[in-house]
Amino acid sequence: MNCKEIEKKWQKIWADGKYFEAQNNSPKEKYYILVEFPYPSGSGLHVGHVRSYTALDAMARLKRMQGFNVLFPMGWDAFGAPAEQYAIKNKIHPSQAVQENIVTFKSQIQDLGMSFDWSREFATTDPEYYKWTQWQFLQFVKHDMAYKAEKEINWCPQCKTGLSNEDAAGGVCERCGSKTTKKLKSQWMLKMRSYAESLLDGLKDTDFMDKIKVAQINWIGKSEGAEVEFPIKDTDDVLKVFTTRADTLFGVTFMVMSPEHPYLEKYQDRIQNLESVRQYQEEAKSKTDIERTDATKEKTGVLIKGLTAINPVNNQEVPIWISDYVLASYGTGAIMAVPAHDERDYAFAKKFNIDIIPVITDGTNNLPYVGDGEMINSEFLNGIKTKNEAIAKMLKYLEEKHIGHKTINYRLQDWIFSRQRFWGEPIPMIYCDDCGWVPVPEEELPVLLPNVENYEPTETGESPLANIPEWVNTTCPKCGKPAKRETDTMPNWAGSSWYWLRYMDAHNDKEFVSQDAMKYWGMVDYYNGGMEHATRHLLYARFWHQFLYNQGLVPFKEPFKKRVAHGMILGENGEKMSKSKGNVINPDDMVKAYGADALRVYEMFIGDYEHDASWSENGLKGCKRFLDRIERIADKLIDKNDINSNLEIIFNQTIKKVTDDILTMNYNTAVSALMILLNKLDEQETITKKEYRIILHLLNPIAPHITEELNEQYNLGPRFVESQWPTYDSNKLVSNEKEIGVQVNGKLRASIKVMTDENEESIKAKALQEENVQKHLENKEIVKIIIIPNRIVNIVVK
RNA sequence: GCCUAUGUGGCGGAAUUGGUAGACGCGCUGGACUCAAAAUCCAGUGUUAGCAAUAACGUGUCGGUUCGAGUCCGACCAUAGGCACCA
Repeated sequence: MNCKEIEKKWQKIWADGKYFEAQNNSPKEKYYILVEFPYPSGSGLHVGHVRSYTALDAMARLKRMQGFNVLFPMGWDAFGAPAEQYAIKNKIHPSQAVQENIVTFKSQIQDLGMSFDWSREFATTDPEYYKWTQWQFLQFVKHDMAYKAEKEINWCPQCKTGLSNEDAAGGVCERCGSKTTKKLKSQWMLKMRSYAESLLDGLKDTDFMDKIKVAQINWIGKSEGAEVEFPIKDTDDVLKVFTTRADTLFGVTFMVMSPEHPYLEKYQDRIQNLESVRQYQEEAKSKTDIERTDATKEKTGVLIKGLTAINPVNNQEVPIWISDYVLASYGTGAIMAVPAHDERDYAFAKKFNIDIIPVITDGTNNLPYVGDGEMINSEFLNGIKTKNEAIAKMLKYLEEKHIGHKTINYRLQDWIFSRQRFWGEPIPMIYCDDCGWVPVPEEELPVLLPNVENYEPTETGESPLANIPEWVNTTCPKCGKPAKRETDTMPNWAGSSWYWLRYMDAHNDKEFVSQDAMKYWGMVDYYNGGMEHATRHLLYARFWHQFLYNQGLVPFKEPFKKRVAHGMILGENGEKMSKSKGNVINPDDMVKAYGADALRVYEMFIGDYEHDASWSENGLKGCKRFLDRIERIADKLIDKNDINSNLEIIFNQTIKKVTDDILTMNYNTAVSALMILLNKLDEQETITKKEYRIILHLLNPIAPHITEELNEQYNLGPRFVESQWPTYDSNKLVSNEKEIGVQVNGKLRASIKVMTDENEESIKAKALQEENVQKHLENKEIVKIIIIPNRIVNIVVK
């Protein structure tokens, strides 16, 4: 069989017949299957894409045959740095490079026979799409969810751009890998932190994989504790601190402010050693996040002379230090230090010879950092035996005296939404000297990216757009005076924060999606993507969606019902595929050599879908062999249209197994079940048309071309794309005769054939008759005989 | 350090949720076809002993529960991923 020819043939039939175009407002039940849309990079499709696309494609094809109206769309996440880099180098507009890459990607995907609904295709870089991304940004502005802040941001000196905490995780630029530094810059921010609780809470409405939920929960980093106010001596101010251990307040022997704490400015006149404090601040600033947050490094700090705090529970004076182990971005940017019961405070106290007062004892001389013990040196807490009780009592005291209160902190930060890049959605805001920041009127959207020749970032770190006066200079929509456009663009995450909604109504030019379409399609039923997006993309998308929900713009709170993540495909040597390691497999080559169907079957058979798997060309050859045997077995075809009675059970079992396995993403065992069925058919002298059609039908979601072709060639029935998925008879899943094991004292000694409904006496007799069983019963006394119907017999002897 | 996974032949991986461990595929060995090779087909393939029947051992390690443990419980080891000076 000429794979290439028949693949092209069927791909054309499917496209011409519009078989995969989902209908809005269909009376059928809907099912929405989504795979993350790719960034169309210059290096083309990866075999990893083939794995996840095939998996969800098989599910989509099966669901359609079960009568669902399936939405299975595809598009392009096409803003991003690589296209911009390419543009800088080659002096062409990034949209041109993107366009070329999309053409390549699309044809590669189509060569694999994916059943995407191409009628809904779009790219995030299409003005018709980013118009609505901008419009939604304006909704954030309108509802006071966006603000501009002069903030110290993560700065990549290489890319000359600000980065979100997410993009600069670990103090390293995600894009280029260089060390990031800090820079003050006025940035658009989205108030994501205010959604922290809602994002946690919303997880209840989803069915994400556990590890994804856990990753999100960790990222949000909820921590319950108390805010306590320490008055600063001889001022009206208080130093606020956050603590989860209010029970240890009597053990406070010093306070620590982060180097960025505002009091260091406010009270600079009172600080007697201002010079050394300033010097310490400078040092902290020049350190990268990695250097600053290295928990193993020795503690550093400077005592602030002239500022003293007062412990509100016992009115004792407490010295204040400045140290970079306290982070400005978490809690209040200052802490109360209890060296007796906190390892970090302990290390600091030891280094600078500060008092250590134990307030919890476990009866030994050790200092318990966590866990319970009896309270000591703590006045009204003394004698309390558990931490929870002591915290509760202290909280009550703090609230009564108005010196503190219960509070919750989140690690999650607001979303830095500005990027100093060209190739992103322009932020639709205009700055007027008189009116301040004014949104671009909605009817003027989209704010288009201009056509220019130079995409170099500016030396000052402004976006390349700042170099284009005719674009920057405009008039204020409010007062009409000359004004300037915002030159920053949106982050790459913006376009992917609502794209699944657009698929529901991709060509709407009146609104971002019609309410009717959203009501019909509802939540995404199955959303597949990489584990690397378990926190960032998935949190941004859920935040964005929840915001739209709160404005009444979408009819449901959570966007995705189920989220699954595929494992990576590693090189043949078990390492991640990369050009430098020379272990990259190009899917095109594999399609050419073995056909699209063989590649699809192989990638489903390669192992557990969620786990990484190493590529093996021999494994692929094995799957090709399997398909060849499927084709060759037609030699045994006879013109009968029933199922041989001795095959009824295995056919029913296989229908059930393949159906269940594809819908629960156990593709490897679905393929193996089909291989078992084929082996069984191969043992037969002849096979009937019906039998042949069923095995082809079951294989069709995974290997769609060859199965359609053979079905047509042997005239077995209508096209699978027009057929109902086979069903099984649940009364015919087990045969009435079964072979079960016979154990003596738990060790297998024989096996016997029994009927499913055979009575225990008869089974017992059969078991005892076995020669090898008898041998092991010699000179032993039978204590009891355990019979588990259709499973096992175990004879217990002494 | 904390959290979450995972650990089964030479390899990728199965195992009806406590019931015949190693399905299926790869690889390997032997055979058939062929002048030969490829392709294909047949047989074998956890380890050790044995011609064999069979026996002992065997799911990271050590212990436990049970008639019976890959599966449950406890402790530990290893690998991968996430978080991490988060107060």
